[in-house]
Amino acid sequence: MSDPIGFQCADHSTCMTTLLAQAEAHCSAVGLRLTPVRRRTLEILLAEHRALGAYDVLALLSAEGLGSQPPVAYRALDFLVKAGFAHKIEALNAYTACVHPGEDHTPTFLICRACQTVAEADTGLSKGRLGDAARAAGFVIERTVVEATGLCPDCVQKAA
Amino acid sequence: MSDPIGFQCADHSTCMTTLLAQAEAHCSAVGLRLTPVRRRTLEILLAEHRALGAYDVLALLSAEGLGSQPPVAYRALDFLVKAGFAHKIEALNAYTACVHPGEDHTPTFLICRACQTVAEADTGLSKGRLGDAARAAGFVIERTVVEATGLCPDCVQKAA
DNA sequence: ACTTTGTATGTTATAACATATCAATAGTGA
DNA sequence: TCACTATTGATATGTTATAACATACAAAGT
Repeated sequence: MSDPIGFQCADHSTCMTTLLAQAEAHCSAVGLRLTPVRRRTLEILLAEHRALGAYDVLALLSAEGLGSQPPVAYRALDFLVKAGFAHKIEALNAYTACVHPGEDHTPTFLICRACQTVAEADTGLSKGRLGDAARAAGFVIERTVVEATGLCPDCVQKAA
Repeated sequence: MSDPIGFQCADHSTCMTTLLAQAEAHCSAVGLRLTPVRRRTLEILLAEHRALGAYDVLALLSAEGLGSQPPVAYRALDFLVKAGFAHKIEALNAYTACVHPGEDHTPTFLICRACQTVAEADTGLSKGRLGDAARAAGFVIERTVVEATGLCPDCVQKAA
């Protein structure tokens, strides 16, 4: 990644294809099953650098005959999150594809409130200062949520 | 603050009283109205260093005849959050009293998954590295959510 | 006192997000 | 093939949050 905080990728179609291929490779390597629903769910998330709600995903899946009840979407999303192919954005109760899976990261998200774009950074924040503070207090961190909401570069310009 | 990340306060009853008094003072200073429902909601949150769901709060309010419908709790909680007397914990969809209101902070939370205790730190994290990263990308941060889930010192000991 | 205005509350209904449970099925390894 | 496990399908429900509208009520001006 040349741009650690990318609000755009050079070629999104390539970006998608690559990430999908990586997911497939990882699954067959580790013995996970990227079933049709799961695969399609990942494609749906990859299609946009936005966070989608579970019901948004469900609506798309359902339109393609891939299941119509909430658990279908939640199971697929949970699988992707556990496998490291997607993340949950807690501030939005929504999900987004991971843009650098495999890397052992505790991601940071920059969420644009105007265009809903989500950028994934890896600032090492939780390993650094937060980790230090926690260790000092004797707290053992298992998971971190770091999310910033605001305006992305594009929307800042539009506002001006 | 001697202990920036306090998992306990020396005397919780004093802690509560002080914070309530601060809230009252702030309200009359700024012209906000700490009505019975709002005041009681703050007391409820202050009663424990835990995050409570809106419906937990509602149940307690309701038992005291202070309103029985969801909006009652949500409005009171929204007021407290806006006024800076409480925070929403996004990872839990729950609310907790702010332990150092007035200070201009972008807080960090350490959430124990075993005892549900929430500690509020102010590591300056979002002003530091995260802020730098965002500025570099041209992103304008308006709000940050920094939450770590894991085990607090007490529960680490119990586990061992 | 009386009206105006704005803030807060009450009430009903529903949107949005998430999970429990259990039966049916398909893939996998002995 | 059989047993085992993971996955899917289906139904129902639980949980969190807000929309929409009506009413109460306090502060400020006349």
